[in-house]
Formats: sequence, C-alpha cells, structure tokens
Amino acid sequence: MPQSQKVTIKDVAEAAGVSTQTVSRVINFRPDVSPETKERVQQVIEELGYSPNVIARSLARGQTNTIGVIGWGLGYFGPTSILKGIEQKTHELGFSLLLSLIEDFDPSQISDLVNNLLSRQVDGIIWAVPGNDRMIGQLSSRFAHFSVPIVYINKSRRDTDVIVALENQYGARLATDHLLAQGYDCVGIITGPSDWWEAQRREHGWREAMGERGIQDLDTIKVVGDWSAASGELGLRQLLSRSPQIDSIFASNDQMALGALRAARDLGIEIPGDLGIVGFDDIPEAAFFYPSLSTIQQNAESLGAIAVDQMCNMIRARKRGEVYETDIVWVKPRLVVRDSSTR
Amino acid sequence: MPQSQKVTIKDVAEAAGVSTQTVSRVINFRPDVSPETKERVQQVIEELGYSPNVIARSLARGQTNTIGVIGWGLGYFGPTSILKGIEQKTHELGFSLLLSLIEDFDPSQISDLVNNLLSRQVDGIIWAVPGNDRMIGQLSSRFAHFSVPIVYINKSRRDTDVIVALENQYGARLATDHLLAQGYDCVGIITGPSDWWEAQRREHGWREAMGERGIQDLDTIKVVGDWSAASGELGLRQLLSRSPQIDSIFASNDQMALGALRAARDLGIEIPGDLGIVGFDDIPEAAFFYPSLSTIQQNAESLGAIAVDQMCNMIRARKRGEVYETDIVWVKPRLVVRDSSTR
DNA sequence: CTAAATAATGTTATCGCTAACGTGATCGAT
DNA sequence: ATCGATCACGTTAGCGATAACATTATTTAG
Repeated sequence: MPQSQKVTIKDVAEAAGVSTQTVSRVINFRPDVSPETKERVQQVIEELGYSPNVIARSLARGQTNTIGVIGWGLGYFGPTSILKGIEQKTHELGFSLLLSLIEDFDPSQISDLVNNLLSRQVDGIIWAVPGNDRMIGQLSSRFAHFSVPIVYINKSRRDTDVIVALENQYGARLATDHLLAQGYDCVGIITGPSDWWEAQRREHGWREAMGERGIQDLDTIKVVGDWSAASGELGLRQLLSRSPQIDSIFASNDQMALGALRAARDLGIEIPGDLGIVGFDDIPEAAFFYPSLSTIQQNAESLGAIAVDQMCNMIRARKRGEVYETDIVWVKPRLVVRDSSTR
Repeated sequence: MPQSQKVTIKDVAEAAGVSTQTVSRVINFRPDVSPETKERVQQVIEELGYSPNVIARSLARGQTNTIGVIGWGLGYFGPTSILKGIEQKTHELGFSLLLSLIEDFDPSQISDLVNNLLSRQVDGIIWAVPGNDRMIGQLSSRFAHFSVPIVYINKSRRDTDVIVALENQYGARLATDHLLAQGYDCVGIITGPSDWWEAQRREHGWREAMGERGIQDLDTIKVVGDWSAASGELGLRQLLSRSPQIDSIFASNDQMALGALRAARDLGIEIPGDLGIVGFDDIPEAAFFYPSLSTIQQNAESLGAIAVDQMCNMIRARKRGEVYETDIVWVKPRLVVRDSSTR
C-alpha cells in the first residue's frame, strides 16, 4: 500500500475528477461535500495511499500541532515519568512532540534550544526541567514575551507563568509526620542540592513538621546531597557522626535513601529498629530494597499529562483570541508505608 | 529581542532593500553575495530578530531535518539511555527529534504512529522498541518500501535492514563464564519473556557457556520472568525449589536480579556465599544494592548515538542518490564485578 | 576592443495545502 | 415568477521559504 513516490492532494483531485479544494474538504471533514463525492474521493485516497503532507498543512494553517518539550534527567525516575506522561497526553490530543534534552543549565544553550523550537513553529513549549530556581526565574521573564504559550513543570510561582507542580512540601510533611507518628523523635534530612526548587520545598515541609514538634537547631540534622545514591551513603555517615541523636531519616529521593540504607548496613545499624528511613519518588525498585523502602509516591506522569492539557487549552484560547489564565495546578503526592519506617 | 509578530524573510528583504532571494542566500551561507550586502542583511536580521521559518523551508527543500523515534519502556534503564543517546546525537547533527512512545505491541497503533511520522515528513525513523521479534519481523517487511530510511536498534538480523545492536549473547557469556570462574558450578537463569530478542540472545549466551561446561538439562534450571523485580523474586523461589543444585544465578536484567537478591535474603540464603548473582544493564542503583550487584554494563547511550549516525549517513546517501549499505553494527557490553558474585 | 566568463543580484515558479471568495444550480417562500 | 438561501463545488491567492533561471554590471582573455 505505501509507495515511495509521494502522492499529493493534486493527484487525488485529478484521479477523482474534482478540485484540490474538494479533496481538502473531505480530508478535513468539512460539511459541504455531497455524500457521493465524498465517498469517491475517499476511495481514491485509499487506492492511492494518499496521506496529507502535514508540513504543507502547517504552513498554510499557521499551526503545526506540535509542541516542544525541554527536559532534563532521563535516568531519574521522576523526570522520565513526567516525559512519559507528556508524550502520552500529547498524542492523545493529536499533537506531536519535539523533544529537546539539556545536560546542564547553560543559558546560551537553552536559548538556542528554545529558538530552535520556535523556528520550527511549535504551538507551545513545556519546560520540564527541574532545578535551579533562580535561573528558571531569569528564563521565564525572557520567555514571557514569546509568541507561544509556555507551561512550566515544578517551579516556583511567578504571577505570569502557567505552572503544574507537585506539592513537594506536603509530601515531605507526610514523610516526616509519619516517622514522628511511628515514635521516632529526631528526623534528620538528606536533602537535594539547595538551589533546586524541589529540594527547597521538601526541606521546607520537613522543617515545618519538625518545627511544630518544637525541635530546634534543624541545620545540625541536615545534610545536602546531590540526588545520587553515593551522596546518600556519605550523607548518612556525616549526619550520624555529627548528630548521634538522629533516629530516623527523610531522604529527598529514593536513590539517596538507598545510599543511606547501605551506609546503615555497613555501620551495623538496624533498619527500621535503630533507624527509620523514608524516601521520595517511589521508584519501582523501592519495594524490593532491603528492607523495603517507605517513600512518597508522586504521580509524575499525571504532572506531565496535566501540563499538556493546560498547554492545549492555552493554544485553543490563543487561537480564538481569548486570554487563558490559570493558577498553579497542584498535584498531591501520597505516602507509601513499607518496612524501612515501621517498628 | 524576540517579538510576538513574526518577522519573515520578506520583512528582512524590504528593510535591507534587497530581494528575498538575497536574504535567503545570506542565511544559508551561499557564496555569491557581496560582503557589504551580506553585512547589511545580517544586521537587519539582528535588528528585527528574524529567524527563518523551518516549516516553510522544509516544504521548499523537501527535507525537514527531523527524525522520528518510536520508543518503548521509559522507566527501564536501557531503553531510556538509548533515547538519551539518540536525542544527544540528533541535536549534535542539527536534526530535531519527533518522539513517539508505544505502550504495547498493537500493530495497528504502530502503523498509525509510523504513518503519522511519515506525514510529518520526517527524514528517517529510528525504531527503538525492544521486544517481540516476530512482530518486528512483520513490521520491517512492511516498512521496507517506505520512502524514508529506517534504523532498528536491537533486533534480529534481516538482510535488508540497518541495525545497531548490543552483543547480548556475548554479555551473557561474560556473566556466566565469570560465575563459573568464581567456582560456582550450576548457573541458573532468570530470563526475560521468551519472545523478546534480548531475552533470547542472553539466554543463548548462557546456554553456550553452560554447554561448553558439559552441563545438561538446561531447561530445568531456567525460569522466565517479565523484567520486573517481582518476577525475579518469584523466579528465584521457583528455581530453587525445583532445582536445589543451583548455586548461582544469571538474571537477564538488574531488576530481576534485585528481586532475586530479596528472595535470597528472605529464604536465609547468603550471597555471595551460598549463591552468586549477576545481573544485566548496570542500572545506577546496582552498586548500592546489598550486596552490591555484579552485572553486565551496556553502553546504551552509544547504541542510540550510533543509530543516529547511521540514519544521517543514509539520509545523506539517499539525497545524493546513492545506496547506503551496512551490516549490523555491534556494540560490546562489559562485565562489572561487584560483591554479589565474588566469594 | 570585443566576446565570453564571472559576480552579484532580481524574477518567477513551486513546494502541498488551506482560507476566502466566487459561481452556478436547486429550492422554498412569497 | 422572483428572490434570497443553501448546497456543492471551483478559483485564486497566499503561507514562507528555496530552486532555477534571467538579468545586469564588471572583469578577463584573446
């Protein structure tokens, strides 16, 4: 059926004995075509294996039905799940996805990427890069007067931005409160890099919960990791040697929790008996760690899906000349209790 | 600098007092433009913030500089790394990436996806879906007369296909031989679904190594998993109850190895003392399992990168009317020895 | 000093499609 | 019978770029 020579709308029109416009009407399901003509055209389309050239259509319509994503951190469970959610929703809504990944936060590289997406005439851009809040702030003010809508995933509030974000702070509270409720008294934290928004919010939630318990001097029971298991391992060792009163740990992601698990074992510390641990993310492996890891499950795919929904709403609104306004959309994580935190 | 009203080549031409063709020559670095004109045009471009409309250019040139990827299994380390490699190389070579993910192997859905990519006029398609060999066979014969080149990652040989593949069999041999060399005598296998090419090749490598040792009745020391940790856990239990003589395990991926690790612990089996385990993939967490997991490291990113290279070669060749031929390109994995297999 | 080559532009047609407008034919209502 | 509406199309003119060819100077060679 598919052939190498490209069949154009003109070929179809000639073969069916109608004008290209009529063919166009048929393939776009427009009303003013008689049933007979429609049938005939459809049959010719079938026979010739015609399929419209989306590029040409985009040029004529001034809309590409394509959205661009800028992402980071394939290899981490959260960002990957977000991308998966974005892709699914995008296709569900009949759009295509132009993917760009960044490695680091080089502003000029990012600028190039965005310009590249814009010159490819994407209808919108989803910013799915976690991390450095200040830098994103700069970017978003630069992006503000762009010709296409932008949706950000997981960044701090700025009035003019459309944002979909996980309630990181709430998740951290869930984790910390859970440990406290289990009878642990001093919950230390292994947090992510301090300029990451996610890390900040999670730390904030922990501070809040601890503060309500009247626990002081939180900085002495906190250590900063870099999301890697190695940093979690190191982190727990530092934390325990500095503050032996710590009897439980909230780790800002599961990898660091895994590192902590390993450090504990190497130090002869029993989990959950001597030390409780809760992670964040609920990576698929977490249930199989030893002991199985309690953690905060975030539905990252839905974050991505919601972002795409927002995006399409904005595109539609803009097309009709309306203004689309939204608040931040918050997605709630939930606590998954396993062995590492229940004594 | 960037403004909402789109600036076209015409605007630039008028502002610079030249024809659009001259502007086109400047932005495409063609020789026959006088230095003065060139400079003037470039300045106007700068001032107006002009950036060419890639969609229009694609239509005129008949080439989009875009390649489509069909992927599966974000959430698994291997496939995700492949995608990452593809993305990097794609951008490095000045192409854009249209991403499509599939969930299952529904042929009609796949057909739709491919047609979608083709109607978006991609210059080539990379098939980065592991799995069912027979189905891919069908597909690739259907794809054969397509108008764009296709590169497959990790599938079995077919003469007309361009393929980049990991030496799965070799990797499995490395793993099995390593266990045997460590003094283990009976290496059981937890393999992936039997219709997956990767699973087949890995099993084959294991069979080869075991056969050379003169070990018979391999089917009794084999169990089939589904790549998940849960199936690895179950798999080890089944294997040991059926064939107690097993003293080591080659698991076809790290997740299943993790499951086996956990089953062993729950059964009171000491690793690596009583049982040696080697996985496959080298996911970042593997080094932090307890005990740390010996495994086969595959450089999946380079698989993706090579596929893109091949793709671009094919595109270039086709543009010049040449025929591009290749064999399979093989990528070698390597053994990473950790605690789970050394006694 | 003239013909041919070269350099530096402009013109025209086209890529494949759609929007906007135009044109007959049919039809019901007055 | 006349008129406007509606239907079912066709025509024309773009979308924003490039390819191919045409057109001027301006050199260069013989």
